[in-house]
This record gives sequence, C-alpha cells and structure tokens, in this order.
Amino acid sequence: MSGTRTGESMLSRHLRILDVFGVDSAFLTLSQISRRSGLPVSTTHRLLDELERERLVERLPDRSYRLGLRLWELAARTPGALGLREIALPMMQGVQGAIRQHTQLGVRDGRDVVYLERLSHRDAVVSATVVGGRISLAASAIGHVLLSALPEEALADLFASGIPRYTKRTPQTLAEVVAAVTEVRARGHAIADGLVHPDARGIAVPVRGPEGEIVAGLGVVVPNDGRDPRPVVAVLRRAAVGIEESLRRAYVAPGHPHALAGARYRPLINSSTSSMEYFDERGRAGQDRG
Amino acid sequence: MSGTRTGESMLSRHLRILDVFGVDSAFLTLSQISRRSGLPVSTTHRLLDELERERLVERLPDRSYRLGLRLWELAARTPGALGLREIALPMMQGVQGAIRQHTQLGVRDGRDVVYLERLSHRDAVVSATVVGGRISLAASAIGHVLLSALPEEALADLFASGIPRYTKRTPQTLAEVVAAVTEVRARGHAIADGLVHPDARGIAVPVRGPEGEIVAGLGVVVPNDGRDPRPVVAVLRRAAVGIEESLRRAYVAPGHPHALAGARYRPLINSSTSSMEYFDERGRAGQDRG
DNA sequence: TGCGATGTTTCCACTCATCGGAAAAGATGG
DNA sequence: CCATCTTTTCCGATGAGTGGAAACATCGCA
Repeated sequence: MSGTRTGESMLSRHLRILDVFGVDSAFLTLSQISRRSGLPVSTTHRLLDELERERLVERLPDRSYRLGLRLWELAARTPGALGLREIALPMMQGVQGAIRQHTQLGVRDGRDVVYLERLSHRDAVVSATVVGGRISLAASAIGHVLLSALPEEALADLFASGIPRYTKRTPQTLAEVVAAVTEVRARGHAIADGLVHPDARGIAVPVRGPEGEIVAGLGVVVPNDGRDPRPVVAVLRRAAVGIEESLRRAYVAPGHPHALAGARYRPLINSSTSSMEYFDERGRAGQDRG
Repeated sequence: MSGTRTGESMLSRHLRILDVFGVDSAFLTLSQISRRSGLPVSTTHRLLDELERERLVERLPDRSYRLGLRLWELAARTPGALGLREIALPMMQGVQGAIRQHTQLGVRDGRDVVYLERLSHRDAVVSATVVGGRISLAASAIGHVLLSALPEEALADLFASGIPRYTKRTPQTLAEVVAAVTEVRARGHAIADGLVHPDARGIAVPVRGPEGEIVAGLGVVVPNDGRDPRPVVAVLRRAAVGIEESLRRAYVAPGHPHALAGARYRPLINSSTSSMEYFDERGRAGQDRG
C-alpha cells in the first residue's frame, strides 16, 4: 500500500506547507508542520527539504523551519502590491503625521481587503489588521470603498455565501452592504463604526488609477467617539490625490489598466533574475508586445 | 517521444515561471513566459493554470499574467522580513526626516544584501536599490556592516567565486573586503564611497538583536561630496538603538535567536489561514514546543 | 475579405518523479 | 537505562505530470 498517489497536485501540497506558517506561528518543527498540514511526516520532510533548497523556507540551527526570504523577493515583484505601496508610502506618512492613528492601504482580492501597508501609532486605538492580512470587504471602511467600484450584482455574488461576523455591528445581509456602499458612492468616502472592533471607527477614501478605476483604498482607524470626521476625510482626500498624481507619473503601459508601477523602477542592479538573460529574445523579435 | 519526464522537480518548474517576472517585466503573456522560462508552451500553460487557481499569479482581461497577491500574503508572514521591517519603520521615518535622502534597511541572504525597506526622497541622489532587490554584500555600506558579523574564513568562502563589479571602486579582492570590514569593526559603522554608483556614498550602522547578534543593517545613501559624515552616523546610531529597543520588546521566544517579531502580532482577524484549525493539536499535547 | 504568422488552448499515451509505510537513528526526559 | 517523541533514510509501486501535435483564436497587412 506504500507509495500510493493521492490525487493532489504538487503545488497545492507545497502551499499546504507554506500556509501553516502564520504571524502567530512563524517557527515550526517538522512534526508540527506535518500535523498541521495533514501530510505524512516523511512526505513533509521531503517537501521541506526541497523548499529549503529553493530558499522558500529556512532551517534554523535548532532544526525548526521558518518562511524564507525568497518569498519576500517574489512578493517585491508583485505590481499593484509593493509597487503601489512604495508610491503611496510618502503620502501615507503625511496622513499619519496629521492624524496620529493607524493609517492603512488596502486592495481588493476576492471578497477580502488585503492590507498592503499599515503605519501605526504608539497610542492608537486597537487595530485588527496586519500588513499582508485580510478581512472581509463588508467589514471595513476601506472594504466599502473598494466595493463601491463594483456593480450591484457583483456584490450579490460576493456575499452570497454570507459575511463573517466580527462584532454585532458587522453587516450581515446584502441589503446592509448595499446601503453602506450606496452611501460611499454618494459621499465619496466611507465611515464605518465598530464593524470590526466596537471601539474603532474606520474612515477611508478611494485611490483611483489613471483611468479613474479604483485601485486601492486609503484609510485610518480612529477612536469611535463622536468626533467630526470631516477634517480627517479632508486629509485623506488630499493624500489620495497625491498618490493618484504619482500613479499617473509612474504609469507607462497604456495597454494595461493595472500596470501601475510595473515598469517604473529602473534599478542599476537587478533583483535576483537579471533581465540581461532575455536580450536575445528582445533583440530577435523587436519589442515585447507586453 | 511525447510525455517524457525531464528529471526536474515540480517546485523548480513553478519557480522558474514565477522568476521570469521582474520589476521591469511585471506583465507577461503565455508565450513570453514560455520563452523566458525555457519551458514548452503547453507545459507553461498548464502550470500557469494551476498557479492561477492558487492565486500565485493573476490573469488580466487581456490574457497577460502577473504575480498574484498570495505571494504578498505569504511574504507578510516571513519573520525577520516584514516583521523586522514593521518594527523598524517608525525609526526609519525619523532618519529620513533628518537626512532627507534614501533610507534603507537590509539583511543578509547568502552573498547578497536583500533590502527590506527603502524610504526615498524626491531630490535624493540616484539609488540602485528596490525593495526586495539584492546587491552584493561587498558593494554596499549595509553589506559591509552585515559582513562585519562574520568570521574571516566565512568572508573567504563568500567571495571565493568573485565579486560583481558595479563601478571601478567596487572592491574586487578578498583583501579589499577584509580591509573594509575591519574598519567597520573598529568604527562601528560603514562608509562606502561610489561602490555601486560613482556619485553615491553609503553610510550604514548595524542593528543588533536581543543577544547582540547583527540582524540587519540600517543605512542612507547620500551624495558623494566631501561632507562630514559624523552627524549622519549619529542619527543612524540613535535610530538603530531605537529599533533594538523595540526588538527587545517584541522578542518573546527565548529558544529562537532569530525569533524577532514572529509571535508579536496578535491580530483580532487572522490572515487567510486561521489558527483555529489547530486547536485540537494544541489541546491534545498541551503547549507547542516552538 | 483573405491569408500567413503568432499566440492560446485542448488532447492523450507514455513515464519517471513522487508517494508514504516502515524502520533506523537521534533527542528528550524521567 | 528505558519509554517516548522527532527526524532521517530507504525503496517498490504508480498516477501526476509531460510535451508534441493539432485545433482554435487573434492580429497585421494588402
């Protein structure tokens, strides 16, 4: 009975392993990984061996594993993530200086917001998010902003399978979401009180790409007291306009609505994969059609 | 002759595909990827299909591919990268406010520096680096700082196969590197003039972990004029001390010299993989030995 | 509009990379 | 020293993965 294939692809197994690492479990031993991933020990061992050779995981002197720097390098080439992040960062710093609370940048992925950047403040209110973390689109101000870009039927699709409940105020029905989104469309910004934590209020505005499409949401998390949000919205709005300007400057590939910073950086030194390798291809066929 | 296996592992093929994306080529079509990776078109197509299902790549409406957000999410769980970065960011902002040039944070990976964060300034001198990019340890001030943690014979090993030349001042021999590193050890900081670009000077200091080991280098890139570097060094030194303090606070797992921020963040909402799944394991065997 | 060139997708018979139980080798802790 | 747990090595069986080929789609040009 040994050596029977499982019907699962290699890729998903590798990811099963990488996925068991989390912010709260960054260091794991072989047997922990095996148990958590549900893979047999010997299989886990073999796969980890190769993942380590490829530097996707690292092994520490005490034989525990952690995620490797190669993942970071790959992520750094993700346009619309690190690229957008780098463009937005200076403006976010401005926001953070003015508001002195958590400042966040998020994009949509499926039914979630993924946070690309977060600047925190020592005595800011609690914040539920981590860079790289995700949260339901329905449950955050940035999420509502991102949702406002979508047609009504897309909303219905997204939340057909329900909405995770974080607090008693997290919207649970499509109608509630639609109401919130409609308000965002009318006002041009989102204000979400206690959706993810009772004491927190999210305020967010859209960041638009060169063609007017919403590419990200920029927001802050402030205490949920009754304070007037309008000054905050003004600060966010100004920052968003600044980011949009930088985006236009960075924008170079008219064929690609989401090109963003993709072709912007021209480092003297390349990341691990040198573009030199591709000269013959370029030389032969002229320009890449990209 | 069809269907013959190649003797290459799945993982390396998948990575071959992911690796053809770069900061200067963020959007690629199937055939470009096939050519660049050296894989047959049909194979490339099949692999991309699965990579897309796993959200490691995304496909745009015009059928070109780009790296997906899942990579970003995985990278966000890399301790010592995003974790360290997040801890260091506030201090880096301080440095950048004072110096008004490029401020960079880098760690060692193999024979290279990998840059975890970079804050730029509008009218700063040219900079060769990108977040996520790498450069030879021998060719940067941060690199020299990181090298100063290693014993002499490790240096010999690292540069046995030569050093890439960026400018005429890039050190080329082991002796030159050793000289630079010795100076770093004596002074406690590194100053590198024109190693990577003739008009740029790098100034860097070490960032030490709770046990005194060097975990990162913090540096700036300033114009290569004759100006007195000591005030800059003082600013960097102060920032490094601040980062080290935050590191100590974040440091929670005594068994792990490199634990860093691994266990620090306790988000209310987890990243895609919920730790809830593992309750039975924890419940059964008590504490994870981690 | 038709035609050649290029890019994309589907198909499928042939294998070798992958599988995982088992057992050995190490670690840990009474 | 023994009992328990983790890590590593081994190896015969097998289906996941392979890639040439052909169909299909798209584009540019005359």
